[in-house]
Amino acid sequence: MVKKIVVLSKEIPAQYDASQIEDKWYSYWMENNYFRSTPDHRESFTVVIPPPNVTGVLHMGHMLNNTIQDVLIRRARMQGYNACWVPGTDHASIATEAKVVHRLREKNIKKSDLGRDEFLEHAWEWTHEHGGIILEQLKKLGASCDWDRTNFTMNPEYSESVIDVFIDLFEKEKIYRGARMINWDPAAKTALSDEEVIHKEVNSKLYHVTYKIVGEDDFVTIATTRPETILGDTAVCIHPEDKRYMHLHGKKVIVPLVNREVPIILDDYVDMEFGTGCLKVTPAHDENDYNLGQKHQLQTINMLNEDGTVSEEGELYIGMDRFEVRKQIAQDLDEIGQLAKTEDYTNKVGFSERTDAVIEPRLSLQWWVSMKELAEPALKNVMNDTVEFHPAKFKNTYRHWMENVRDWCISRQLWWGHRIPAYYYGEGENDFVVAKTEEEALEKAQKKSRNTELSTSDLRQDEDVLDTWFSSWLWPISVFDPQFIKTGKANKELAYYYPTKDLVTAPEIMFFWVARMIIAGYEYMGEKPFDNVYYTGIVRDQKGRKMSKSLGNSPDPLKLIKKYGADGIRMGMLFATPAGNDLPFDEKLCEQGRNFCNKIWNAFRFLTMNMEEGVDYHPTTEINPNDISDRWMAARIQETIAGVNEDFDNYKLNDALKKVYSLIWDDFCDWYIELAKPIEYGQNIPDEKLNTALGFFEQLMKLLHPFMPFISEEIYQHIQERSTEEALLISEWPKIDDSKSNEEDIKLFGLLQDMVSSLRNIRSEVNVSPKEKLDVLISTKDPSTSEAILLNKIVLEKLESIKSLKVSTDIEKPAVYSSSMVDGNEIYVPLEGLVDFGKERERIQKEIDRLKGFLNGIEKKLANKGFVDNAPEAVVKLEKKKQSDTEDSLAKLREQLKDFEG
RNA sequence: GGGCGAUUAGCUCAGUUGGUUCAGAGCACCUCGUUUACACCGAGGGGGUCGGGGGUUCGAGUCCCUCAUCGCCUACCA
Repeated sequence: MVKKIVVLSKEIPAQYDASQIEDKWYSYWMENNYFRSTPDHRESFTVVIPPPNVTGVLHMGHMLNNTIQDVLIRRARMQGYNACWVPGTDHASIATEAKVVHRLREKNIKKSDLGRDEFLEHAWEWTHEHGGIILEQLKKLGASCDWDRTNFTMNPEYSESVIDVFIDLFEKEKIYRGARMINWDPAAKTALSDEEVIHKEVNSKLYHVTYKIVGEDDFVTIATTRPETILGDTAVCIHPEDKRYMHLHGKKVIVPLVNREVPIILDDYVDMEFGTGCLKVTPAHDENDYNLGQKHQLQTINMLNEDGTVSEEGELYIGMDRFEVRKQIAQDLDEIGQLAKTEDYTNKVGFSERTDAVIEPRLSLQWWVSMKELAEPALKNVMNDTVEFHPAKFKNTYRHWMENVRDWCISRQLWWGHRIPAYYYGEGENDFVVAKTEEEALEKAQKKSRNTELSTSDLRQDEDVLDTWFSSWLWPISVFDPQFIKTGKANKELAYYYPTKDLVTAPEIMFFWVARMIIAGYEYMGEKPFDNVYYTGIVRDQKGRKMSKSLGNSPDPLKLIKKYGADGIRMGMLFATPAGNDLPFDEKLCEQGRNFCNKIWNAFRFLTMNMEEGVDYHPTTEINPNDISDRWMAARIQETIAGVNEDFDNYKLNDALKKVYSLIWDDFCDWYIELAKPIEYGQNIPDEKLNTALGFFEQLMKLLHPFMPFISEEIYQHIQERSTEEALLISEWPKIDDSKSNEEDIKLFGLLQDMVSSLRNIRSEVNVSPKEKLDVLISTKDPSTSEAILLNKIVLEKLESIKSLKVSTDIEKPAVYSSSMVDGNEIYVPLEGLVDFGKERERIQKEIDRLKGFLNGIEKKLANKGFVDNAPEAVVKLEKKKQSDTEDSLAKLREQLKDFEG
């Protein structure tokens, strides 16, 4: 146990030193195991972290995302839930492998020089070296994860569950192996899923190429954006009803340069309106062409190598890069007179999400998950809000995708990842088995091939690994029970923590991850993986660009923390981002957060400065029933608790924070503390009042804690002596106490506040120094208001420097005065020699004009038969009251105006 | 090409089923200010015909249509 260093003294520094205090409390929380969760009798509240790349470093997106998770989990913990936040990292197949390859290249080692095992050794080395740095960084942010549960998608147990799922789905015939057109990344030399391809609009050219008709002196013109694929052409296609080309039916054309004779085929797939209405067909390098090829039984020429250079099959330009060939072939076509024209053209081109290489559609044998059936429950249960999306607008995007879901390509031609548990024993398309171990595989292979002679040396395991998301879709299950897929029986942990409560993630990975977790949840648990999904926005710089490493426009989070404190940054980020909205990041936000820390700190410091030696102070919820400011503050706190709870229910964290911010800064600091100050200089706040103030402060710190955990804990620990185990982090979230709610007091205090503001306004307009004492006369609209003001006149006297105060319904106006109207009550301040009649007239006239306009609107409404007949009675009644109130005020103002005309 | 969403003060955003002073908040801005915490502060103040146009209604920031601009998703127009 850590000894808490908490000393109440007048030596507290005026500036709050965040970094020292934050480290202190984080260690304290850790050493007391306050983040640890184990199943017990309480209701669980589980959050699983979206696992960052194991070798990644913290960026602003993580900061935002994890702050939100921490806010949710901290509040839940205080509410008495068994809060469990599971941290961990993702092996991020492509990204990590790319980094390792890059690192090896720096040492002049090529991946291909190393064997698989040796390469993996390097990858693991890298992982152990850099792995988890990001998690350490999260601690600086205050993340209250149960670190004992730190997981990794390539841990042995976790990996086993991934393989188990593969085998299970294969056996259910939900996974199949097949040749299909896939997205090929020539930089990473691997297949990608559709989601890993980003379509971008690019300026390119549309080349019009002529193909000679065999045996005739005629030709057809074909438009293409990828002339290099001419090398792979095996047909030309026209619409069967295209009148322009009727004469070509059944003929052949010669592919330019390679001089191959290919047929002209007919298919209504062709759009007669586009280009020349004539299409070249390259079955190996375009999905549609592939379909045409299948349909018309065309030859397939695979004219590209893995790295995007032209293959032997291409015949020409062998070994040249596809983009070089594009330029060259255009030139060569031109030379032989077969390039009719070139025009500028914008089209969308697919880029690899990871390497940014231009994707080539390529025919290849890959592993697939058939998605249609699996997706059904996942679609239904989001649409019916069993899984709630915040904000709900993302349901639309989700539905659109899920309704058009396509099969998921899960094999990657990489080494870093979960190796596909398929074993080949022959050359035939179906000469393979899927099994967890080699022994099992052998057994299955012998059976399937009916060849008992087969030995393990005849088996070759598939070289490919699985898509990273094929492992992370199990995250909410496998972090608790990696055996579950195999046993089908949930252990105590999984049974207790699943389904999790909230998932906090970016909309960008809605399909990569969120949708697939929901799919896996229903497929394996028969239940949703989480109740709510909170979508964060993207953190952008001031030019609106996404913050990214490559642009170098992202501030270093750790430096920010050092400069503004984790609390400051948390507050700054949360303040500006409702769920689903992007965060236009600006250091100003952090400044605001830091300033808020300082404000809180100084408010607290001020209270301690009022403490006397030898007196025991205890925060109390007792209030002085005769003290309007006590009653008001207590009521405002109640109001805020209710509001904050509601905001949390609606996942409006920024609104909740704003309410707490305003309660602390505006209500508590600007009004409550100001009123608590004794009138006479040199005196301290009375002990009882101080205890009440401390009691309020404690409540405020509880409300603040989820958002700004460090400073709130620091003050909580200072506010009174605490036992070693006592911590704000595990204290009870404020409960609503109806006996303290009081709308009347809030209204009355509001009136007094408005009066104080009015007096200050008068001072400011007339230029009277705050030091100068004023005579104040208040003509109230009714006796009960007079009574209430007189009873609580201390508020006015303390906050405004007042010489004398008269309050009554029947006030004799002074000869010369400045005035103000507050809720139908008139305030007069006699200011002999100071009042500028012209200005005063102007002011009153302006107010009269405003009210006249207002009244005019009301009268119009009330004169409208349609309104009086149709509007609800209450609305009409209110309108009438507004009318009479406004008329009263106007009468008073007109009278005042007369006073200044004389 | 199709779909979804947005457009409110200089900036970031609230604004619940149309109806209380509904045109708001924070930041920024302007003026004044060192009064028992805090200038990382206090007091006061200015600022928007709610993207344009039309419509429904007694009444529209709120509902409908249309146009414009922006964003996101999606698609087999070479």
